[in-house]
Amino acid sequence: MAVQTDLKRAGLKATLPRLRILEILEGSPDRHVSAEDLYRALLAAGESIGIATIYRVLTQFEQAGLVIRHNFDGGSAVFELAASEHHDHLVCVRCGRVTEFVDETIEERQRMIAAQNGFTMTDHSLIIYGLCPDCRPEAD
Amino acid sequence: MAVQTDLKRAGLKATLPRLRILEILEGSPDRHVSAEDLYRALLAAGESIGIATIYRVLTQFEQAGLVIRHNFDGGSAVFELAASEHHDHLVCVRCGRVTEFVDETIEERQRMIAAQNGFTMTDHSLIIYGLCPDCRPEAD
DNA sequence: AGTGTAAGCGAGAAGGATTCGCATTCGCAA
DNA sequence: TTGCGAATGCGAATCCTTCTCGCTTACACT
Repeated sequence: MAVQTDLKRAGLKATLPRLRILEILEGSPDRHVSAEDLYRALLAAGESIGIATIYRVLTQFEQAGLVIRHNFDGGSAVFELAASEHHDHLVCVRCGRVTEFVDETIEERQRMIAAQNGFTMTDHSLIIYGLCPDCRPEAD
Repeated sequence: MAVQTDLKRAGLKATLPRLRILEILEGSPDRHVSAEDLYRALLAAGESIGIATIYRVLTQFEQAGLVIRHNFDGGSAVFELAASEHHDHLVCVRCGRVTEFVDETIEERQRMIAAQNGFTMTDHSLIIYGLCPDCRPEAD
């Protein structure tokens, strides 16, 4: 149960909602979940929690660097644990499946482009939308 | 007045709201405007228009390929004329300023990554967030 | 030019996602 | 244990966007 320690280290009180949310994030089959997903999962687990708390906690987690928020096209934000290395995303426009990837060449070009334009880069977001192997038209 | 022709060619009736919105998009100093921006501009110009119409028209324009919709972080969508070449964006997190850029190396890597993962790429979105030269901390 | 008709419009209501306000409850240090 | 400030839960509020519906308009056909 390093979960509690994680919270303390991040300077957050180890409250029940925070523990539960962190547990779900760690145990979830998909790394990318929405506030609504978490809410439903917690209700299903018999917890009594408000959706507002979920949003509050996720925002705190984000500020503490525990999770990363993504705004994929169309609708609600999704969150993932920040544990892993930086990476970008491939999103299936049909089934919503998310695949992660890293490409150092792209990272490097981005840094260069920011510099060339006089920008101090604070963050970046690269999302490739398309059809995943399962949703792709049979034609091949 | 190629504006009217543009609409006809796109298969859209040349109605007053559509003409006005297209004119503003073409004449706007910033290429990236929100529905709200357009609404305010039209009201200021003495037009009587509803915000719902703006959204409707923008969605039609998007479907007709006349404009492109972007979802930059934090809030509302912005639209830009699709006239120009494909490009990606640098967004200042402080003043909101948007700069465009093109990098063929990145484009190429993206195609490669999609292919490697078995994705049929339909679209992609690369946004670099940071501080623009004007908003950057003086330290340099 | 006159006109019928489907498409388009404006206004306000509705909807989804997220945040706020506040009384109550809880974590944790003393 | 006890006390206090931080955190929670609930419902209301807000923001952005879309829907509904009665009225108007563009445009093909006289």
